[in-house]
Amino acid sequence: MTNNSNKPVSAVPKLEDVARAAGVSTATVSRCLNTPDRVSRKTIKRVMDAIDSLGYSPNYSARALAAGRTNTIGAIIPTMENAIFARGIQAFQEELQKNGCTLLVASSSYRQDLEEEQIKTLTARGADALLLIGFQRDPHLYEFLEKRKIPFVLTWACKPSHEQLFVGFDNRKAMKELAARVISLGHRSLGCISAETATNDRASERVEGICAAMQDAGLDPGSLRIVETTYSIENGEKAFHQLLTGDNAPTAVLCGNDVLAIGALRGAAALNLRVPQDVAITGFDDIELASVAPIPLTTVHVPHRRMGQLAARVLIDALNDVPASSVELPTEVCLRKTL
Amino acid sequence: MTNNSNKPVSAVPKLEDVARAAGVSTATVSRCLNTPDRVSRKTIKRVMDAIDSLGYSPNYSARALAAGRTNTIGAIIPTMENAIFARGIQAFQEELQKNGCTLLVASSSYRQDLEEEQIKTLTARGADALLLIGFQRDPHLYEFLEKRKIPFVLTWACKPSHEQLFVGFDNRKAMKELAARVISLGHRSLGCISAETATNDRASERVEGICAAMQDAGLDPGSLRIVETTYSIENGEKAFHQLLTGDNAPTAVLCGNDVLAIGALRGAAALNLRVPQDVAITGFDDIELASVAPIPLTTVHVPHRRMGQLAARVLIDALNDVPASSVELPTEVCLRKTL
DNA sequence: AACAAAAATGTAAGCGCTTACATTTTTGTT
DNA sequence: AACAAAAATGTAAGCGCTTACATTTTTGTT
Repeated sequence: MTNNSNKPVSAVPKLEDVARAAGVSTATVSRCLNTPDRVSRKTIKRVMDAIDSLGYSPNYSARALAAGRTNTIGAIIPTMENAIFARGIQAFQEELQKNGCTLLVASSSYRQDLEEEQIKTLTARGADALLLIGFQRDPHLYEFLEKRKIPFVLTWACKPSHEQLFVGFDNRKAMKELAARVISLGHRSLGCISAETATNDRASERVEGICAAMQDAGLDPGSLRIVETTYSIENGEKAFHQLLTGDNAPTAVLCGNDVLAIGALRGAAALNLRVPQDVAITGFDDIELASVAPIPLTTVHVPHRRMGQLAARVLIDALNDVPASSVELPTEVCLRKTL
Repeated sequence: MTNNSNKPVSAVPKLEDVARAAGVSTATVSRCLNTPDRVSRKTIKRVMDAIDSLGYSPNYSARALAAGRTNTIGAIIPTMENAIFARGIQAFQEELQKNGCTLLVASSSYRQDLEEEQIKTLTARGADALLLIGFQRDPHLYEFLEKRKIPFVLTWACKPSHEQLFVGFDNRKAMKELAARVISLGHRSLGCISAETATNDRASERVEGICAAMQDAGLDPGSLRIVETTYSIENGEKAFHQLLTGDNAPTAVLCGNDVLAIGALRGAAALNLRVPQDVAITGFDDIELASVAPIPLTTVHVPHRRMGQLAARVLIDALNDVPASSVELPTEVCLRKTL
């Protein structure tokens, strides 16, 4: 056979080339790479020298196909533009890297249909395991993952009663604690700016937390004025304006996250309202923006980095058949100047 | 052969199962998936029905091995925690997704040795192409990528004279324009807080830009006081303190990015200095933080999203042998309140 | 020194696709 | 209706690894 393809003369070396150069079988080269303790020192040295001099590096597609494992883990998040996800995913990726795994990323833009598509895509691409945000999704997706035996971890939320593996925090409890604080300061008329609750369980749990705190304080949860919007400073400002210029404006506005709260803060300035004297504002997440805002934001601190790191560990354990268990991370109310 | 492995009875269906169910050859199924215009309508329908009813999805490792293409593109960035990279990468990923490609992410923590390792890892994992930040790296890495014929695009910087493909902006020019503005306002004593310039060409080009503006204005570039640190609000604050409490403190401090500038702003507050009356401060990047800072930050706007999107397109073109060309994106000085 | 057990190595099949080439079927032209 | 060209389909090799099983070599014991 002549050089039939347009393959360059100095083609990428493969395992077979290493084997030939080192004078061993391909099996031995493979073992040097994967289970070196089953190869003699002398052979390892010879093989490693051959690898170095040829500049060999294994083809992971072939490896994945043969071994049935890609050492690749997928993460599907709403968007990397939200600092909390960027942070958590950065920590997740660092931890994976330490364990020889690579991260595959996809984003769903907070849309369930896109998330489903991504789950299918990433598993087809051979993701050994998956990081997902929240619990809320079509049950058949859980069946799909279980049938395929693909471990997954749910993050940014927690449901101790469910059997699914999670590394998260209790959105309801965290927000309830903050709301109780707000109420204890005398606020009776509450408003809330939230992300769309229908498809975002973190958002709906936070709203529930507010209602629970009102209930406990003898206030009617039905009196909570809620505006739903999507996460952005601008939308936060608009929603705030809507809330404060309507009938009996609230004296405190609890926001679903810090970005919305920053928008609310801007809205207050536009309406010439003093914060917190005229209106109290709170956030959620404790991103960098929060402490740097014109008026440092009262918010809930969430350990995003730690969550990402632990999620990686849990997944790696699961892949190595080490029994992994869910973890609920603590959150903390951060009192600053807007309450 | 009995059911020798511990493989479940309902194993994941493969292409062969689809072929059998549809009564066609495996080649035809493959063609339905990859080049449907070479298959008759009737057959496509039959095959698609089989795919649906079996819940088949192709194994990408096998596909990649057979086709010699993974449809996976790698990005190696310093860190996702910096909003500018998170933004750019989000746009990059969205554009890839539209074109059927998946994103593989690795981070280098601003370290060249780690970046090199990641380049090796991602290419071994079969990344068809790579997005890299800046131009500065060991030349043998460029040789490596060229030898392997892996297209790559350099971003967040530009060097029209070089042959390498880039989608970026001129850091030097952008910063020079801002510095000229600062000088035109009467500032003669300048300070600068920069990232480490030795291994970060974006940082060193920005410093060069300041020097060039000073030169043009008849100021001695040697008089520029420079503090190098790593990107964080806290380090920005420290560096600012160091600059302002030293001998002949500058009247204007140009920061290498917005995060450092926010730190400087905080440092000014701590020293009871009014901004801009006592000291002017500028940033770079125009991240969300900039306009929301206690005193809205004068900075340089960089089109991060557009950069990410165009980088994806350029890479996809290169992969399809469409001749792709570099693009220099414009930046814009954003005058707000700190100058 | 002889032997059994353990360690190291080799042989070759198989992972699930794609695609060059061969063959069959359909379409269009006269 | 007969034929050539075009379209559709099939056959089977091959992508670059891993790993079960077989064989050879080394180690340790008496």
